[in-house]
Amino acid sequence: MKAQRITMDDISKECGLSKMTVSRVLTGRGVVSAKTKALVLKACKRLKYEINTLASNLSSNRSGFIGIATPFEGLIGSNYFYEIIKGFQLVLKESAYDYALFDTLQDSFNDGIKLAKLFHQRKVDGLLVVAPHTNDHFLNTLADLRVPLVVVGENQPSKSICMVSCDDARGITLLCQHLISLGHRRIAYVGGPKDLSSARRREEAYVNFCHVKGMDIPEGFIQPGDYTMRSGRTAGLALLTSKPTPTAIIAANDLVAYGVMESARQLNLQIPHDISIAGFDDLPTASERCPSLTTIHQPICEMAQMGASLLQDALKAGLIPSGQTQMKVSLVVRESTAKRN
Amino acid sequence: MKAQRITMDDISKECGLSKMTVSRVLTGRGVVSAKTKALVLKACKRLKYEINTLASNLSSNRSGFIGIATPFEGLIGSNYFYEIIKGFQLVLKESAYDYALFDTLQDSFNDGIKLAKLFHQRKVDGLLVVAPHTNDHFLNTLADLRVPLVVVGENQPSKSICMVSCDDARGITLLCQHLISLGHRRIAYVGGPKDLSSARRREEAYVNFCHVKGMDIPEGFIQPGDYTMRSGRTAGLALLTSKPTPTAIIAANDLVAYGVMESARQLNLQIPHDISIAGFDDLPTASERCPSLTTIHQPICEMAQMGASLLQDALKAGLIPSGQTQMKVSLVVRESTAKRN
DNA sequence: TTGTAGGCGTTATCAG
DNA sequence: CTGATAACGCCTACAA
Repeated sequence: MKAQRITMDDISKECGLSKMTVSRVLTGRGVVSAKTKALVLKACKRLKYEINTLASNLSSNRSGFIGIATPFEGLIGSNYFYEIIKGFQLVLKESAYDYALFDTLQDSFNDGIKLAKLFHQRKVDGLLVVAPHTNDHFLNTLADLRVPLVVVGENQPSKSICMVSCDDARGITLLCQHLISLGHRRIAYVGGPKDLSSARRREEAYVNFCHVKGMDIPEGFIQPGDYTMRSGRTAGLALLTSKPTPTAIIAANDLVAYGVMESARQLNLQIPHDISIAGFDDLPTASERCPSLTTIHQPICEMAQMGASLLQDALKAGLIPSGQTQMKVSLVVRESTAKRN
Repeated sequence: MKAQRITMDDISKECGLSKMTVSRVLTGRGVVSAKTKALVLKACKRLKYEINTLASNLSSNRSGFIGIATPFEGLIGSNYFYEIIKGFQLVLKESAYDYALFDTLQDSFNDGIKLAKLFHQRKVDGLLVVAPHTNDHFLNTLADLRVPLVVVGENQPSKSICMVSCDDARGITLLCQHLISLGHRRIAYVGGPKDLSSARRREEAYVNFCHVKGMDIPEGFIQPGDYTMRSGRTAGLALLTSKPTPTAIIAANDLVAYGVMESARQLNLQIPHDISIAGFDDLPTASERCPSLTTIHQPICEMAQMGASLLQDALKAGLIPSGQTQMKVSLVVRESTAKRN
């Protein structure tokens, strides 16, 4: 009944070698002569041997899993997340790591319950944290636990944590300059979630820019948003139906910008003739819209690759990854912005 | 140096019981007196004991992981996938299972190499396969391996596989009837990827409907698409700039419909005045667009819940899940369709 | 470059 | 209802 699986013992006997030598060949750790190696590999193939990862895990006390932790709500279904995953995969697919997905919004995560489970029970080898909220308490817990960890897509207050993000402030400044150069003076802003550091820095940059240029920010020109299309639509309606009316709107990200565009449509306003609209992210869809969206290009996939590489290197070296990386952003001018008329 | 972790042995000694009894309490398998149980649990809490899943895995020969296998390209970044994950999570979050993500488009997956790894090496307990391509050879391999497996979102040719999908044909028929009742006779169709069973069934339903109604399908009225917005835009441009011009367009899914809407905008056509457009899926964004999209509601999240439940029940019973479930769909009339003018 | 001994922490089996 | 003993299959450390 029990289809007795082939084990390392079988291979070692087949080859007249010790289990240890077989193990060395398979893990790549340690030195083995080319001849022995070939012998072992041939035997594995002949006997259709497959290493039992579970046993290996217990012995080495490592799971071979990288955890990807992310707030599911809103993020998982977005192109942004797709780019991130693509980047991770580019780096990890050649490695022996698989990845497991964890929702940071689950109560148990921030409670530390899930986390403890991950590290003490599952022995997750490392963690890639995507776009954590700044009130995500668990990050500091992890830093304390000295767990290999890289944060991608947000800047973290705790400076001991390794992090890859982009220059949010620079991006918004570029957008402001672009709109100013087109003659706009009444530029409104739709923000992002207050518990994301990126959203806060983007909004600050907008406020700073206006301040430096001596531009007043009329009441109501800063609308709240939450990085979703729906919030953009609500904010857009508010902005475009009250006085003073902006001639340009900067959205904290592309999804919000899409929502603002929908609101303009709803009001029968022409983009960019009646209102200029700009976003932030440069999602693949930004160029597919009509009109296409002026936005800030953020190298999302590259950020993810960088994050995964940093983690992988640290794991290889047995270290905790560290250091803050900020990627460059660039302005992409498309059809949704034009001279103020 | 080595922070000696607490093990089951420590707990058993602390309580003056055997490891086995402790194990029984923790796993819930086997019978233990209430008094003993309380004693053990208290000791675990006091010593901050956490079970070592790796050791447990080796002993029981199960990983406690459910694999989620899906073609990454395009799907992961979509609202559709978000709904699916939401459904899975609703079911699995109370269970002890974690989930690992696997890309079925990786060569190694269909090769069977990755699969073998999953089952012989990682001992993944079960697999939830999201929207597999019909040429995904690996499904039959799995059926042969007698691995617990549920396919969600597509119908599979191999009838021995457990599957949860929706009534695609019925959905398209409902859309056709709706448009006919609005006076449309020149109804065009933009399809989906040929290697998805859903796409094929939807297109067949359209063709069938036209046939039954005695409506000719003019050359070029069936445009290819691939479930992306970009393909919808291309197809829309083609349809709306040639003769005969359709008065209504059915898209194989919502994303394609969005693309068709963009193409109409590009041509300065009013929706629904100049052209009626309908989709399929009823993504959350379908109601947030302007105009909002007439579409077929598919209970995506519920399908995922059903799939996860079927898998979980089968795992609990030690069986291979089986049976085909087809969920009902419904027509959601919104602003993007109107009487032919 | 290869081998030996021992242990990783849990669960299964079977007896009491 | 509880306990003793033996796996589970590999890896670490050290020895040869």
